[in-house]
Amino acid sequence: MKTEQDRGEARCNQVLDAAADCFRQRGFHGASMSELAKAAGMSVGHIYHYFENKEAIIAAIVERDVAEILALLDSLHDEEDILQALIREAGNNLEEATCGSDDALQLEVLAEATRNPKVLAMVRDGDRLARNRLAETITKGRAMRGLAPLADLEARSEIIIALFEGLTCRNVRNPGVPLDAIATVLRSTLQNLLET
Amino acid sequence: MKTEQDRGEARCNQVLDAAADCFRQRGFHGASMSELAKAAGMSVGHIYHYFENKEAIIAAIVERDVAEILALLDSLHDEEDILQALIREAGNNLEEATCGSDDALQLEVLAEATRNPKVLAMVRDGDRLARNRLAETITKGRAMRGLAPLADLEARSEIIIALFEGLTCRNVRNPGVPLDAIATVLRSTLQNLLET
Amino acid sequence: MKTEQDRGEARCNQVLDAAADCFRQRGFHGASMSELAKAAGMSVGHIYHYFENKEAIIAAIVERDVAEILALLDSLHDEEDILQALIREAGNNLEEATCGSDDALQLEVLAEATRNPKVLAMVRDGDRLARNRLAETITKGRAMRGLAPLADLEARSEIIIALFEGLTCRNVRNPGVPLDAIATVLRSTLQNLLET
Amino acid sequence: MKTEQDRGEARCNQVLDAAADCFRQRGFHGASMSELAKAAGMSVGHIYHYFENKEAIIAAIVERDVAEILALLDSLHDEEDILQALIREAGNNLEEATCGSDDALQLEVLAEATRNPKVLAMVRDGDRLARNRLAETITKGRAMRGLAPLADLEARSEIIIALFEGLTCRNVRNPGVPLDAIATVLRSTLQNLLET
DNA sequence: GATGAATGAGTTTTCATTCAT
DNA sequence: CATGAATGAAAACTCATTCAT
Repeated sequence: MKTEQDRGEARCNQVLDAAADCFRQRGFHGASMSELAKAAGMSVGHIYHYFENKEAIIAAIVERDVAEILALLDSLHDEEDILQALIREAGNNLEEATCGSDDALQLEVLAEATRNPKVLAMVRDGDRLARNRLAETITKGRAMRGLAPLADLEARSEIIIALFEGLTCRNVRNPGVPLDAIATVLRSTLQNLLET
Repeated sequence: MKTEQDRGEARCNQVLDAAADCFRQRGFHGASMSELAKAAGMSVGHIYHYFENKEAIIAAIVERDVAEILALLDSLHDEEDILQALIREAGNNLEEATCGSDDALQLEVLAEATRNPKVLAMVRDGDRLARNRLAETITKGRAMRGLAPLADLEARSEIIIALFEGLTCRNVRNPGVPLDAIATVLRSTLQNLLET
Repeated sequence: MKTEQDRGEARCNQVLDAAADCFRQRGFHGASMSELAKAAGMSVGHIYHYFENKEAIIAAIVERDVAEILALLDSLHDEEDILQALIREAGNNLEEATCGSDDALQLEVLAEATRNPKVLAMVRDGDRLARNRLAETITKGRAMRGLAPLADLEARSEIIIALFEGLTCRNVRNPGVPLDAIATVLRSTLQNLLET
Repeated sequence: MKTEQDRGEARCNQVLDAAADCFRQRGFHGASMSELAKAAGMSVGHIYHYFENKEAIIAAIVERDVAEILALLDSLHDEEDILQALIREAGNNLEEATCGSDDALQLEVLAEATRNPKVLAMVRDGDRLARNRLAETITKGRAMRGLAPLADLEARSEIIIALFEGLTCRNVRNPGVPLDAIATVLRSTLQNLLET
C-alpha cells in the first residue's frame, strides 16, 4: 500500500520533471501533451490519471517553482554572512539563460501569471511568503552585525528582490556578462541596501 | 503614390496596434490570427498582404517593443537631471501590471526570446543599443555635474537596467506597492550607482 | 451578395443533410465529426464555420425534424377528409424503420431529449405547436361534417398523437405488419376518436 | 458452491442496476465504463469478469428491459378486469419521463435497436413474445365476459401496444398531462378495441 | 476474485495559412 | 486592395479494454 502510493507519487514527479523540461524549452502553450507524454515515458492518456488537465500540470509546475524560490531563501536564512550569500546567489544565476535554464521557466511563469488568474494567485501567494522571509533574514543578518532594525525594511526588500529578478531578465537580454565585472557593483549596491 | 505608401504603412500599424493588444491580453501563442484580424478591423487574409506569417507579426511587435525602450532612453538623454528622470520612469511603471499592460508584453517578449532565436537576436541587438545609450547618458549626466568618468560604467549600467527590469517583474508578483514607499530607497540606490 | 448568402445557406444545408444521414445511421453520439465532414463533402474544420459545435448541429437537426412534423400537420389541415388523411399518413410510416429511416431519427431525437435540456425544450415547444394544430384541424374537420365541438378535444388529440408515435415505435419492434391488416382497426379507432 | 454462484449473480445484478441507472441518465454511449464502475461500487477491470465488453452490458440491460415488459404483461394476464388493468398501467407511466425514468431507457433501447442488429433481434424477439401474450390475455378476458374470439386479434393487439408505446413518447414531448383528463378517452378507446 | 495503472486510437475542436473571387 | 471560404494538421482530452499484481 505504502509502496503503491509512493509509486504514484513517483509517477507524478516523473510527469512534472518531464513537463518542466518541455515547458522550459517550448513554453506552456508550445509544449503539447504528447510531447509531455513522450518526455515522461508514458502514454498521453495516463497523464490524465495524475492531472486533471494541462492547466493542472502548469499549476503544479508553478507551485514547484515557487517552492524552489522559498527553499533558496530558507537556505539563505541560515547563512553566516547574508550579504555574501546573496551576492553568491546572484552570481549563480549569471550563466547562459536561454531555453534549458530555470530563468526560462521563471519568465514563462511570470508571463503566464499575466493572463491566468490561477497562476497569478499562486505567484502572488508565493511571493508574499518569499518577501516576508527575506525581510526576516535581513533583520536577522543585521542583528548579527549589531545593526538597528530598519524602518523601511519592506521597501529595501522589494528593491533587493527586484535586483534579483532583474538579473534573471538580464541573463536573457545580455548573457555572459562576467560575474566579477558586476560583482563589485552588486556588492556595493547590496551593502548600501543592507548595511546602512 | 506617396499617399498610397502612407496608407499601406497606416494599415500595417493598424495591424500592429491590434496585435500588441491581443498579444498583451492572450500571449503570442494564445492570440489567434482571426482575433488579430477582428481587432485590426480587417480580414484574416488581408493581414497576409502585410505580414508573411504570424511570426513576422511577432517579430514586428518585438521590434516595436525594443524601439519603445530605446525611445525612452533617448528621452532620458536630454533630461536635465538624469537621476530624477530615472526614478520618475521607474514610478511610471509601478501600476497594476496584468494582462492589459506593457509589462505583460515585455515579459511575453522575454519568454519568447528564450525559445525563438530570431526574437532572441532582436532582443539582444536592441539591448546592446539600449545599454550603450544608457552608458552615454550616464557619462553625460556625470559630466554635467563635474563628476569623473566611471571605470566600471558597463557594470553599473547593467545593474541599473536590472533594477528597472526587476521592477517590471515585481509589478506582477507584488503590484500596488506605493511608489513613495520605495522611491526613497530607489533614489538612494540609484544615487549610489550614478553619483559616487 | 445575394448569391453568396445563398451559397452559405446551401452549404449549411449540405451539412445538415449529411448530418441527418449520419445521425440516422449511427446516432447523435455514434457519428463523428469526420464522418459528417466526409458525408458533407467538406473538411472537418470548415463545418465549424457554419456551426459552433456538434451540439449546434444536433439542435439544427432537431429543429428540422420538428418543422417536418409541423409541415405534415399543416398539410393535413387542408385535406378534404381528415380521418382518411390521418390513416393514410399512419400507413406511410408503416415500412421498415431501421437505420436509414426517419423513424430512427425521431427515436434518436426523443432519446436525446431525455438528457439534453436544450433538445428537450425544442421538442416540447414543437410539440405544443403540433398538438394545437392538430386540435384545430380536428375541430375544422368536425365542423365540415356538421359535428359539435369536442369538450375533451385535448385529450383526444393526445391519444391520437400517441397512436401515431406508437406506430413509429412499433415499426422498430414489429416491422412489416401489413397495413391493410391494421388499417381497419386503425380506422375504427380513429373514427371512434374523431367522429363521435 | 451454491453461495458462490449466488454471489456472482448478485455482483452481476449490482453491475446491471448501476448500468441501468447510468444508461438512463446518460445514454448507452454517453455513460463510460468508469462511471458504471463507480456506480456499481467496483473496479473497472472487475466488471470485465462479468461482462465481456460494454456491448454485453447493453445487451443484458436490453434483455432486462424486455423481460420487464413481459412480466408486466404476465401480471395483466391474471387480472380480473383486463381493460381496467390496462388503463391503470397506462396511467402508471404518465409521470415526468425525463432522464431518470424508465421511459428514458425504453427510448434509448429503441434508438439503439435502430442501429445495433444484436439489440434489434432481442427487441423483436421480446416483442413477439409480448404481443402473443397480450393476444392470449385479450382472448381470455373476452372469454371471461362471454365475448366471441376476435378475427382481427393481431391487429387490435398491435394498436393497443402502439397506444402504450406512444404514451411513453408523449411523456417526453408533453409530460404532466393529467391522467384523469385522458383516462376517459383512453378507456373508451380501449373499450372499442377490446369489447366490441 | 479484485484492483486500477496503463495504453493508444479516437473524439471534438482550433488555427495558421491559402486562394478564388 | 480586400474578403472569407476552405483546408488539414495538430491540439487537448476521453475511453473501452488489458493485464500485472
